[in-house]
Amino acid sequence: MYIARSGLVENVFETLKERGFIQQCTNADEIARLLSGEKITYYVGFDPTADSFHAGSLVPIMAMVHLQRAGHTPIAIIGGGTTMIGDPSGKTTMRQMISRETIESNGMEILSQLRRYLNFSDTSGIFLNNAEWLLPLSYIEFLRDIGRHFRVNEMIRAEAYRQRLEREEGLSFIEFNYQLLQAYDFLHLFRQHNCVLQLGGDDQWGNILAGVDLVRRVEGKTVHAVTFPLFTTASGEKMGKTAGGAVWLDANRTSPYEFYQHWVNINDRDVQRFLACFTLLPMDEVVRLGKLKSESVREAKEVLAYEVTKLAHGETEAEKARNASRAAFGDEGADMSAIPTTTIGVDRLAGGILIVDLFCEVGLGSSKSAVRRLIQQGGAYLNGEQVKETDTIVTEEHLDEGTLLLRHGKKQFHRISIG
RNA sequence: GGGGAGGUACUCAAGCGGUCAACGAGGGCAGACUGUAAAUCUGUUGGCUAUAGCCUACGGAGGUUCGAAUCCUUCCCUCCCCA
Repeated sequence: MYIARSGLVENVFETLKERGFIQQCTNADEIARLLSGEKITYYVGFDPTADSFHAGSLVPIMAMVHLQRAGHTPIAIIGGGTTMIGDPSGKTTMRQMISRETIESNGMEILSQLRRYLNFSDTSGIFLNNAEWLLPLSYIEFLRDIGRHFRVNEMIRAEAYRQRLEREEGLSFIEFNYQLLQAYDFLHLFRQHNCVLQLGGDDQWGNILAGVDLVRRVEGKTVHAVTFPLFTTASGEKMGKTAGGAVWLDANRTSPYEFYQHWVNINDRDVQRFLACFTLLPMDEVVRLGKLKSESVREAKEVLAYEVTKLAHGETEAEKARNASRAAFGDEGADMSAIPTTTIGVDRLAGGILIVDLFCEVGLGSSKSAVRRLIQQGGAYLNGEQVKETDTIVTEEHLDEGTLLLRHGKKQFHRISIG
């Protein structure tokens, strides 16, 4: 069912290319040769700006998975040092500074999520925090040893900085230094772990190349860079900002059911691309599913959602999410238990609960006004029945086999069970 | 250091003494159409109670006024030009 391990696959680089992981890279032929030869060490940096990854982080993670399966050694570094600076690439405004403690605790959470995808035991994978070597740096020494290799003319010509320089917010010196630090990371990892390849999002191209240049200047050696395409969807751009919009890998933030729903609901045009990138299904299966048209596209989306959820949350959770989704969207009698559920006391129900309050309480509405609006627009449902009046009171008479099913619009379900 | 321009809701962006909870666009949400898709059309988009109303909001703090996002003072922040 899964792609064959290294050996059967002619070349991981081909695999990555075929699955749409490669946006830009330094000399492709050399990288292909490098990856098909002896085992190498590669690295990807992650920002510990939150205590969980979100869906977008799966691109680099899956790329790392493919490389590790091919026998190469991953280094995942969290930018404990660099995050204290804040990368301006692709950002329109300066990022908020984050405290060291937060960065560290975020880092731990992120590592535990990474472990679900990658093996960090023994020597098969390495997890590092660049705070370890960045924080002790001496400013003067750093300027003399590293800073002198950077030409400001070159830097400000880079797209990443130019945008900010043209915008009103400008660019602070601390942000301008970010690139030097990331480049230094690469140099450090090359020296300590013989790391010869850095991968990252395409917005990191400039930063990664800075590292490649630095290694060449200082060590006289050639190392490589690969960037991933930035998976942009209609809402992708502002994903980081809106609280409700992000899809997290942390089950407490985004339940497996909601996670599954996110993947089932993607755009038709994204199906094949996503299957290739976010699942480990063999490519011929990916292509087959990608060819499905009209209604049967849903089948492909189900497979996608199931596979991605399985990787993130395990097989059991994935199955529960799939069952719950089928149950919620048609298939009568299937298991609804994975649908987000809130338990309330019998006595509360006996007293009657205003439907508006109930929706708010379970998170199906941000405020009472919002729920009233929803009801007025005909988007609120109780046990499949449209709620017509904003002052409807829910009592035990509404119980259907001991539970209540609330619905917001077409897709958001929430179950109430009595405890 | 000198001079100039600005800081408005999720974002961009109008408003420049009352009719402003604040035009418009994007985004979000809902409805119709569908395939839990896209596109399109419609409605909606501060909170609380409600046919009315009340409260909180236009960088922060004061002030003028019957009344301010709009005027004054001051503080903070940003950008541009000159040095």
